[in-house]
Amino acid sequence: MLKKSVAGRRSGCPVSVSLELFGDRWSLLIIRDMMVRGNKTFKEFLASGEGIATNILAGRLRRLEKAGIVITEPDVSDGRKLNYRLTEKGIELAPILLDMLLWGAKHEETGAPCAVMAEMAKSREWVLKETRRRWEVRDPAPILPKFGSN
Amino acid sequence: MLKKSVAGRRSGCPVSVSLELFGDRWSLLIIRDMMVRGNKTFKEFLASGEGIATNILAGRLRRLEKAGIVITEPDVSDGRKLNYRLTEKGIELAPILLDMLLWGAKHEETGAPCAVMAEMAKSREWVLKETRRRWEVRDPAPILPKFGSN
DNA sequence: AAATCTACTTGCAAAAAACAAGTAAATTTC
DNA sequence: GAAATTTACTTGTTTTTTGCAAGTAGATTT
Repeated sequence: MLKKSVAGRRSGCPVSVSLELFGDRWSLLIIRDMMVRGNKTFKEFLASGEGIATNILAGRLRRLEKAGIVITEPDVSDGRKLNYRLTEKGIELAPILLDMLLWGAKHEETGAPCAVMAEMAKSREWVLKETRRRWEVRDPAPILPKFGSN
Repeated sequence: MLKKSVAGRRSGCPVSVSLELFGDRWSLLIIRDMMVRGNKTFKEFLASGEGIATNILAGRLRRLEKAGIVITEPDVSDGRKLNYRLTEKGIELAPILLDMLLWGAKHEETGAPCAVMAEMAKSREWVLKETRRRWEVRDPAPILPKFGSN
């Protein structure tokens, strides 16, 4: 598991605690998929293109659930499906993801179109507000398309 | 290693590319230590309290250096010391770290005093500007104290 | 009732991290 | 100026985590 810690009691600086929770290759990608691509089901996460293994995905979803970042609810129209949804705590990770997106687009070779990125950087507050609005009304339309080759 | 990739050619969305680089338990902590605690040397990183192993620290520093996030320069007054310093690309990770700090302080049990955090959240732009200023003039004074039990 | 689909779990090999010890180069101390 | 110390590592070894393939349980469609 994660780290020896006396039942529920956490300590350390806020950054360290955050990184213990989602400081890995996958957690934030899953959260991004829910936040800006409208992904909801296990299968959609798998097909998201980054190539996460099923056991890792299951593990991460469990961890995020336990941390109160996502919740699960059975799909009303198809009982086989389990829908994952961000909590309030989860949607508040949006600024981190947005900053990461902007940093990556600026400093690394990615498939992201410059014009779109420049626009997002300029209207940071609007993007965050719109992201939250879509989450509130359960708007499944992705706010961002897939970039690059994946 | 990181991931199979044809020499230098990177692909994928900006978030994914960013996470490939610093999506782990340690990289961002090292960067934070440089950014807000004024750490410069190998020894200082080790003593930073999170308990990173020497081989991991060495590996991460090498990776960050290769990515152009930090540079090394020998200490002028003590030739044994090697000073690590953030590059422009590195200091621009400040928004991510700040958002992570604020999120962690708000949602997880940490030792961070509420008053200080509320102040930082309100004056986000000022904090970022001040962080950059200190980097520019090489002000070694930490902008933040250590929180919690570490 | 059979076939299919979704969301997993299990087992195993490979990679990475944690831990302990050792080393080289520069520097301070005697 | 030789010995001891400090800094920044490297090199094993053990433990943990990840990646991959296969299999399974429950709901649904045919």
